[in-house]
Amino acid sequence: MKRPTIADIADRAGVSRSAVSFALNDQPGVSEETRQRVLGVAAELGWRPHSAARALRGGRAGAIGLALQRPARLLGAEPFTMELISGLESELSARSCGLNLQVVEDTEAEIATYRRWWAEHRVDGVIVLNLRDDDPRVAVLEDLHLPAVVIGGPAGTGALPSIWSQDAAGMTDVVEYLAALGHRRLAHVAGDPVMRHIVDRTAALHEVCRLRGLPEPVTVRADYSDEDSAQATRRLLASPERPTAIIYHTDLTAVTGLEVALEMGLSVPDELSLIAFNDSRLCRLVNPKLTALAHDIPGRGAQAARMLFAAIDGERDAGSQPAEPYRLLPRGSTGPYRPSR
Amino acid sequence: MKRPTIADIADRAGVSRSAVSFALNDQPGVSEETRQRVLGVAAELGWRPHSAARALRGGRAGAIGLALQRPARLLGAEPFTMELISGLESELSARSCGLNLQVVEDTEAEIATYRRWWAEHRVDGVIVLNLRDDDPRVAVLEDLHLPAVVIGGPAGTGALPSIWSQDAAGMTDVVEYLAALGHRRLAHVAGDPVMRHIVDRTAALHEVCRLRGLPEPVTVRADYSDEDSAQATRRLLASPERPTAIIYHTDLTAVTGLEVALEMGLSVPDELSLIAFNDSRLCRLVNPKLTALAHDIPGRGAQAARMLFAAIDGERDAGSQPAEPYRLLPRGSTGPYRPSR
DNA sequence: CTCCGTAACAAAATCGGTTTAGTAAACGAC
DNA sequence: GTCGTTTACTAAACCGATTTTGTTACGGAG
Repeated sequence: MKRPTIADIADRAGVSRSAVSFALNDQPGVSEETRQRVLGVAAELGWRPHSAARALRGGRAGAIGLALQRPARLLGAEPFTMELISGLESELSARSCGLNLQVVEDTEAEIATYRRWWAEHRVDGVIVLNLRDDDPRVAVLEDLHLPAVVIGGPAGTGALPSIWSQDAAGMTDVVEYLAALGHRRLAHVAGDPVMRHIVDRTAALHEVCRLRGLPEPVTVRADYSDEDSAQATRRLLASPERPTAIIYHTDLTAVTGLEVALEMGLSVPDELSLIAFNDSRLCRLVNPKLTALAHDIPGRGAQAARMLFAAIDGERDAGSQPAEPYRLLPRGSTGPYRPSR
Repeated sequence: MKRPTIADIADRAGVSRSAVSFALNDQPGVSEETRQRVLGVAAELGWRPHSAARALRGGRAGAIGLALQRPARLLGAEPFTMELISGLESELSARSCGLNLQVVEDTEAEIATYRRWWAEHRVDGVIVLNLRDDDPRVAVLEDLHLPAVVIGGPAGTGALPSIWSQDAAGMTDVVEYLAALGHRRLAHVAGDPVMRHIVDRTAALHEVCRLRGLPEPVTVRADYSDEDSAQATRRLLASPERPTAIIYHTDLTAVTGLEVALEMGLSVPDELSLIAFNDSRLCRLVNPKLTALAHDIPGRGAQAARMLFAAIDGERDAGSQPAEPYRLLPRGSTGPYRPSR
């Protein structure tokens, strides 16, 4: 099967290739009658533009890039990525723009991927995830003038437009909620403190506790692994000043924490309240169900895609936009502190 | 910042553009000395081939396509896709080949995507998931001569190479295992029976039960949703001839089923054994932990990528290959039937 | 009737590579 | 010394679209 080209259409319609191009792209220079004839022939042949040829001349690759910096083992567990992708797609398909995916090992490899994409004209722009403190990716993208939208911020994104999840506000809501339930000793199982959103949440936690006159909260670190988050919870629960509520940075981490707490014979929520950033189906599968901070992740993906298109179309200074705020969904894992003895 | 082209290299090295092309592609026609000089200049300028220009002449798009037919709501929950992608990527990056992702609504849209990718030269080949009975995608891909590898089969893939998970063998293992524990009344919560692997499993279940002299097993259908799988389990447990073991087509479905069983006051595994196709972290997060059939999904992705490259390189009749067989991982959710009263 | 503007199209250049055809010099064989 | 062959390179065609530049023919103004 041979793909039809513009020359084939030109032959059939008895006009020149340029006339065909004008007709197909709604440019002036052809009569209405000829235009209709050309469109008819094109439809009949099932013609579609050769993306490479168009990209070569016009400069647009017709695709955006998403580099995922995740070890293979963990990629599956996190619903976040897939939800984001499905959100991106909803906007991309409307502009018949492709999505280029690349899984990378680390930041260095991610930067190399951006350089390669840029040099090879493979993408018109990229979506950047998990903003870090002093993120080297920002400078590289600015340097390349590769349009980009950062999910994370708002600080530290340089001139790149960004969507920032209101992490400080979310954490504030959580603390207010727990304080209203009577909790005073709070703990926080956080992710990598090089991540911007983790820093923001931690700062907000301490700030609100100070304002409310609560004791200094404890923050411990745990990565995404089972062992690590279990260990973090065990340490917290074994401490002399055991917290009455723990805030987890991830639904996965929180579920693991819940298992640990139940294993240790604590009753949830009477003796310990648990709350998770990032809601997912997982939170509803466990018993008791986990109170969580929910996010419209597909919505954020769509928003990011729209902003990226604006940047690609050359709009200067799209600036930062806040994402929809977190919604606190109280479920069975939180309640007033009511020790049995 | 301007991307360097072959002409820039030619100028600097004082040779023609064709000489540069020969040097860069290890073609004969240039002296070793010139080749080294050209390579040096290219490295110095940081030259990378313009993917569109190369694709236009050479025909290769330098990317493969993956169309995901999943409603947005469920994409996140399933670890399968992401694990597969990370497996694909491990092979793709070695050949510096891109991955084009597209989320589609239904089979019709998926076929339209294949046609578009083909017509626009966007991908060199595709990976097809979730083979169905009498799958219309197979004929379209064969018709387009678009290289493809089907994950699923081995029957019904036409001339397309495929990787088939040994579903019948997996189900046989499960039944043997349950029979050895003394179970006789088995039930099966299955997915859409239009899916090939669901049909294969169901057939194997009935076949093995017949051979072993077990009563006819019950198969009920449930999609991926919470409600549906909960409902399926409830129906099974409420039936007069209540099964003593249930086999679920998905880890998610099984976890939901476990919650329902516990809610209904059944003790697991004494009064009911549960077992899940597709292992994931989820299976280890619940209590009791779920016995599951595990798969090396990233490995299968890598295998699929290798087969697809072979097909793209024009190897005829790569044929079907079995994937690594399922591994049965016994955990706390299965045991001998020991009713308390 | 001539001149100018414009509509409607064709011809050709262009993007950045790859590939074929062509060419000059060097070399070896007889 | 001549002929054929190889080596090392250049020139030019080509891929399929877009875009600029030319070229007619026609219509209206003067």
